[in-house]
Amino acid sequence: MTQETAKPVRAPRRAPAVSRQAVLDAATRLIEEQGVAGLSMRKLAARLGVAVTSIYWHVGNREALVDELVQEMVHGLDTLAATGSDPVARVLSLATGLRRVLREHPHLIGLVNERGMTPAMFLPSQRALASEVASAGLAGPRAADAVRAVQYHVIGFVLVERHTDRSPEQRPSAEELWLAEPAADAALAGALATPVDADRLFAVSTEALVRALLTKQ
Amino acid sequence: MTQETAKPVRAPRRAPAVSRQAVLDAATRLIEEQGVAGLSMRKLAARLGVAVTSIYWHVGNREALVDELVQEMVHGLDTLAATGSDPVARVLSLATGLRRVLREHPHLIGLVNERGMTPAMFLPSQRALASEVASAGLAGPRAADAVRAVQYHVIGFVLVERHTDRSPEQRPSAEELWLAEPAADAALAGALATPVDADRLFAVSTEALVRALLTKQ
DNA sequence: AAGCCTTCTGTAACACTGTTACACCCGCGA
DNA sequence: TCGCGGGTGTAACAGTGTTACAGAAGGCTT
Repeated sequence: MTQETAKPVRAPRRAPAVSRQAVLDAATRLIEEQGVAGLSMRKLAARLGVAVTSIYWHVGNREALVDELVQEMVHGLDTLAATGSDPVARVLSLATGLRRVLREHPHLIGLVNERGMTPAMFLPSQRALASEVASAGLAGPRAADAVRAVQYHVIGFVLVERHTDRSPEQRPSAEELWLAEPAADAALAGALATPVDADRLFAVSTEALVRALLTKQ
Repeated sequence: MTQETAKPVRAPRRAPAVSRQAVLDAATRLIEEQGVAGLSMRKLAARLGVAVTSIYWHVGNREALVDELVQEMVHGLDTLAATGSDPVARVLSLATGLRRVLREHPHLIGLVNERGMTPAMFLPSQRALASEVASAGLAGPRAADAVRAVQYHVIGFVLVERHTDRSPEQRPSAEELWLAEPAADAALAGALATPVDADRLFAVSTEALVRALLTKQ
């Protein structure tokens, strides 16, 4: 299929018009510009000034192409490390680090999840999380729950905010709806009529979750 | 466009081959069977024994069709009510109710989020959540944070588990990877090598989050 | 030198998608 | 009887992923 199956490393006969990496890079750019739906093999070929079949020769097919991009992103999560003094702070640092990396690839994060690669993606950080959770005094199933709860919370949060961010105009925005009807607690209604501050909400909710998980019992 | 614009209610000249509702129902069935990607206008027309243009006449276009389905689901969330005695239990009942309804429409939940309709979808339950949070003693921005944190947590959890469930074979499953390398805490590693019990994980993480949010300070 | 083999690219097609311009039927009101 | 308008059908357009097939061009063996 691809040129990786060549057993003896031999100099290329002719200067290739495109390389596998060039295709991946162009695909990444295309996705960043137009979203995943905007990634078409023909557009990719046109942008590289090459016929469609060349793309197929280099990366197999569209599915494999996207898989490759996903893999690249997953490997970007390998370097996460905890910082801070107490376990809660260290787990929080991991969580915010995860969110930061995930938000750098807003288009790919959904793909990772759709491909069921969430566990694989989280494995490196899962080790780090497990280590911190263990040093916080948790063990066995309870510790595993804590690790997974943090993982689900972080990626779930990013999945939600990914689309909440970029919704240009909500049909009836939650803000309007809260202001339209009088509620019992005016202060609460006013607060809920405010646009979501994702950074703060993530900090608040994650800290609450982590603190509760680590100090439970 | 559609037949809804007929001002005087007049008996149909001829018995229509399909109705708008029949199209919506068939689309729902098609999506449940083959996923959102399996919903094509031609398949829909063929299943109804009708030409493609009839579908367009009744529902406009594919986007509008899906929007309609999403709206139907959103309205399914109107009837959620809290049960239980203390605020924590009542909020948890809302959260589990939300998750239950969302899981009944696994294919649509992603669409709702992609369309940026998550706020609108959650508005009814948001009122209920706000009421419970207020009666727990929280007010103003802090209460709003609690409400939104629960929302993000629930929908994020469902978004994650939606695809974690049905991944047939993970490339390297997290289970294998944990068993392959020896870890510091054998019990933790063993627990993490176990498949995720989503129901239990949801209960544990949500209770931890809610309890922390409601008793903060 | 001749031929082959591998790598890489291009042409052209297939089946599929959403969408629409257009013609047609047919029952009701005038 | 005529027209109108709701509802349907035919056929096309452009776009998609994918592939069978035909080349080109350099290194290898004979």
